[in-house]
Amino acid sequence: MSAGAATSPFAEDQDTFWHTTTHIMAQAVCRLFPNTRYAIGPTIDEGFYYDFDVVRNFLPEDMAKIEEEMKKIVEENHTVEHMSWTKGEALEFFEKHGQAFKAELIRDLPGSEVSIYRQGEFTDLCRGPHLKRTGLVRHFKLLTFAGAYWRANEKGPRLQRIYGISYQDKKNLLEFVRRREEAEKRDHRRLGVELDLFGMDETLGGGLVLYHPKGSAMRMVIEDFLKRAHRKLGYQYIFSPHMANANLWKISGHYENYKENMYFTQIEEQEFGIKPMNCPFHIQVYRSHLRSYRELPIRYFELGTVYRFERSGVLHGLLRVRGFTQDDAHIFCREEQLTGEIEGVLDFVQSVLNLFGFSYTVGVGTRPEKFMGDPELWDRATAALRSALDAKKIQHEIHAGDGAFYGPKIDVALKDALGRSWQGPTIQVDFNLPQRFGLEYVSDDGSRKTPVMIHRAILGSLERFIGCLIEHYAGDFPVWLSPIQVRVIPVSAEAAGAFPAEVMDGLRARDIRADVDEREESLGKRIRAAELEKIPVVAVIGNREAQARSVNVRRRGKKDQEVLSLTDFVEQICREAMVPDGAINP
RNA sequence: GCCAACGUAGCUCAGACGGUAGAGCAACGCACUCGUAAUGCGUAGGUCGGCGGUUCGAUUCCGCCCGUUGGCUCCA
Repeated sequence: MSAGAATSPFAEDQDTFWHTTTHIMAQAVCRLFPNTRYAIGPTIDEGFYYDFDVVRNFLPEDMAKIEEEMKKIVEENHTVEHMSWTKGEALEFFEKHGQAFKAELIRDLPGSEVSIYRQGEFTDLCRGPHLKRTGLVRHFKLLTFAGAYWRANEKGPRLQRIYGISYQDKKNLLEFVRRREEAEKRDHRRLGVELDLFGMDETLGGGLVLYHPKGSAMRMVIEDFLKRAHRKLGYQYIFSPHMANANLWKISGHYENYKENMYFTQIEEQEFGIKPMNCPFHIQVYRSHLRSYRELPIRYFELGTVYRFERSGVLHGLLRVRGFTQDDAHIFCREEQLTGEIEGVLDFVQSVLNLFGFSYTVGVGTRPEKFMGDPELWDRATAALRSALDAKKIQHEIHAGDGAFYGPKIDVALKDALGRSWQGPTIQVDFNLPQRFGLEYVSDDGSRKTPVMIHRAILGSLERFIGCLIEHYAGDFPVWLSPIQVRVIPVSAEAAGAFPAEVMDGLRARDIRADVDEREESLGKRIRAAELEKIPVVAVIGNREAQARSVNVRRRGKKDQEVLSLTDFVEQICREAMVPDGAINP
């Protein structure tokens, strides 16, 4: 909502513009579909939507009809009138017109009066502000329609939502459309196929990822980077199995609180659950012997592959899958170490995201409806998270009820090409699982105490992170991440002789991912193929280079070339291929 | 899971009132031996997502299922 809303019922900022456009859309829908009940029509980050209950489902061709009707309403140039009605008046009006949703909203509003806007025959309950006339809306476009639920309740009435966008200038609308098209080209699902990084196979089932060799190469680079960074920061690497007896999940509370997201199987009359999280395993490692306060904090790290049942409709490329690998760690510490540990994790998260150049937003998820443990412990855990964020001066929102069932969390959201947010890094404070598992350490006075646990992931899931990474770089990965770092192309087999193979072997000996394209195709065609594969460095070798033991280096997207001696070239590439983890300070 | 749309060759897409399907790119083969984003010619490749139903006959019509896409709900 704009800041001007409180002072004037009319304004002209972007938000107001969208808001009036959505009213025009609702008016058009009401004209075309008699007895439409309109629900809510807010503005969003980019554009607006309105939810309707209409006799029949919208069809794709309805979109154009609604746009046509909207154009008429704009041409009719209705004055937008602002009124203040008593709740009684408003209720009577909307009930008389069969607008049950509006009546329900009015009943739930505080105060005795409600704000009403009217344009022509269309009257809506609305806080405003609005444009003064419908004629001020010029360039708009309806984007998509989709199902929605009244008041986000999936058991409640199903509504139909139409999304749209509008601008004062046609230029801006065209720019918006162009940006969306650009974003589609960066879509990781599209690039995943084009660059042969990964695949999903219908035969395997939805939400299960197959990494092809090139995607695997990237993943290994990231895994190696993570392992090194964690070692540097005092984490110990561990491994745990993919499933465990249901008893483990009963102790951890997953059986009670997370069962609907888990896969179970029966073996020799014993029930087993495939792991949706790694924490109970790490806890069992902690429990393997008695701990002293001197040992704490203990930090266990694992690239743990977990499986969670996700409803079929929510799966989305790599960004939402059913099997994924977390860069997961659990820190066991004394309560007084908690804030310091959280701050350390925050530093870790920030340095990694900065390394990749991601922008992100931070939220704190508080106690959900389905939770376990003592609310007082929840408050202490939440306070610890917030004070660490404050100490680091990290701006954050509160996401009420978004915590895990065992504790509150800091969630860091990354954005995909279309601006949608995806949760990546997460830091969760947990007083509950240590209690449930009876974890202890011997404190300096000899007494037994319960440690506190931090669950945390730096990237979140490798699948999701790689998906975001593909979109972030639009497939133009820096040399250190590129699946193929150097492609060697002989101008012709005879002219170059054995030298291209020597160059490739030299690079491979230095751990550079290099290959050679010695197909009997034109040079132009092979250069083009390398460009389409988004290979960052192409080394062309003809007889000039072969004789001088040099390479002609062409960089991705650049036409001009550079001739380097083989040794200089290898040194240069090795420098660029180094994983830039210097940023991770111990 | 819900609402809607979609599923034709590895990829991008044509196509037919219901009579078992094509194009470009990729792949493969032959010729060309080539200096920085597509050399030419040729070959092969499809249970038209799966299963049922209607029909003399279904890839086309109907139903169910699977998968995908955009949202909703839910979440890394």
